[in-house]
Amino acid sequence: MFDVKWIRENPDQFDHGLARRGLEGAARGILDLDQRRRGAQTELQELQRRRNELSKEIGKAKSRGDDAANLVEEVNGIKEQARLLEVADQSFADELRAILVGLPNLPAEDVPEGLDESANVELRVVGEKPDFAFEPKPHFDLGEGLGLMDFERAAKLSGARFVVLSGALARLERAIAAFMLDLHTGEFGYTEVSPPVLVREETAFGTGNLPKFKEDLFQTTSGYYLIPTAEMPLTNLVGGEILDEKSLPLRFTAATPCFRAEAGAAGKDTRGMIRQHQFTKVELVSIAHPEHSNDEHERMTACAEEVLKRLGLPYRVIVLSAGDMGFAARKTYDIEVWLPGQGAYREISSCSNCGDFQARRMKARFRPKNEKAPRFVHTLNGSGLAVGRTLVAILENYQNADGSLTVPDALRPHMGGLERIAPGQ
RNA sequence: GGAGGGAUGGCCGAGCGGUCUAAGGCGCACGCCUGGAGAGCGUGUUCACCGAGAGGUGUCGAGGGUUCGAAUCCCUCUCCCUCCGCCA
Repeated sequence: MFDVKWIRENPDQFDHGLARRGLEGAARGILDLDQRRRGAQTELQELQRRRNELSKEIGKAKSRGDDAANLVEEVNGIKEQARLLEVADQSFADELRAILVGLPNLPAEDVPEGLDESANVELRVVGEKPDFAFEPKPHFDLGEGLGLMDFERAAKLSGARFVVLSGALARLERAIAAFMLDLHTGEFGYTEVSPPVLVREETAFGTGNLPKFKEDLFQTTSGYYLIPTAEMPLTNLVGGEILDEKSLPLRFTAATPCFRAEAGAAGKDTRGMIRQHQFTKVELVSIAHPEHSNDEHERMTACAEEVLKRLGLPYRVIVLSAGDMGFAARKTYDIEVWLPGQGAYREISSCSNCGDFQARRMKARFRPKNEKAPRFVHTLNGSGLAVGRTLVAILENYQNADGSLTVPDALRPHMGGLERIAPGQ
């Protein structure tokens, strides 16, 4: 969400930012509405001032026992005019808001130009790809071979894009989440949170998922939305609050199930666990001081990368082009893990700095020292990491010729010391 | 599901038709005092918008109504809390 005053002062910059995302300029329409709204407002305020003045006089006159009939008459004349202006002001404001809530955040200056993923820029490649003496299998063949990953029964229960894990793989999923949470809380200063996964409409609005992306979300019959990511509850934790500057940055992490309707993804990644309606993810959220959000963004990305380093998974980091970023982001790093079974890098984390875009929507502010007005905080979110895809990556990178799986060292303490997962286990 | 009670500034809390220009407290900021700190004293401090400024308008959960005038009265809605019922 944008500050109209800022658009008024920087209309070209605003339209340029939208253009970088492949959108048409909107400043002209916004400013036209804004001007008309302010005109109505100024006029209305003048009438209200006069009305207040007269009301006071009436009060005084009546307390003196004087007749105030002509004053009352004048006020009544004002009222009808004021009502019309109020309606006009409101309708301009509504129209303006309807436009503003549907516009995405502007890309940061250093974000690469381009309208889609082909313009993303690779920043670094980390880790060694495993060298197999055999043809590496995709994770679904491995999982099904182990007898611990069942898509058919999942379909029986819930349909396509669900999975049932059992035995050592179910435990591996739990171990991965526990390992990540322990790292982020124990070494990186994040506070673990166990948030609701059903949220109100306002919460979904705050992060920018509503009103524009309603079709991506599941909704209950009683009106709750199922969270598509813990970013939603974690970021909204500070919604409507004026924080103490000294409390920043706030860092939250949570492992939650995430629910996505995947409405526009028909036919994409239909096999395996890559794209599911329900998956577990460990999320990182920072509520940062505006002057430090860029540093916080780098730090958060490093926290997510550290997970992959400790798990011994090869990956690369890319910076998304202006047109490939999500709605709320001003800059996004994607971390892509190497999947030998697919022979490709696949997204396993996405770390975004949203600037004050979400903070404005949810009115999350802090009180700066020696300034009278509160300011909006900056919000950042990143996966740290997607647990389901991490399990996929471990299966494919740690597979053995016999179809068994070596448990990465870092996870063994969370697996009761288990070193290998073999078929039938 | 049933029955009640609430929603006021960063926080707590008074107010129940016109001096609300919202008491008081806490917190915070600045100043005085002090060797320094604390205590104490003083001053300031809702937020949003309009305005170059002086200043103005709105804002007491939201929307509507009554009234010359609403935090205060009426209606609708939302949210929170308590008790009962059901229940992991």
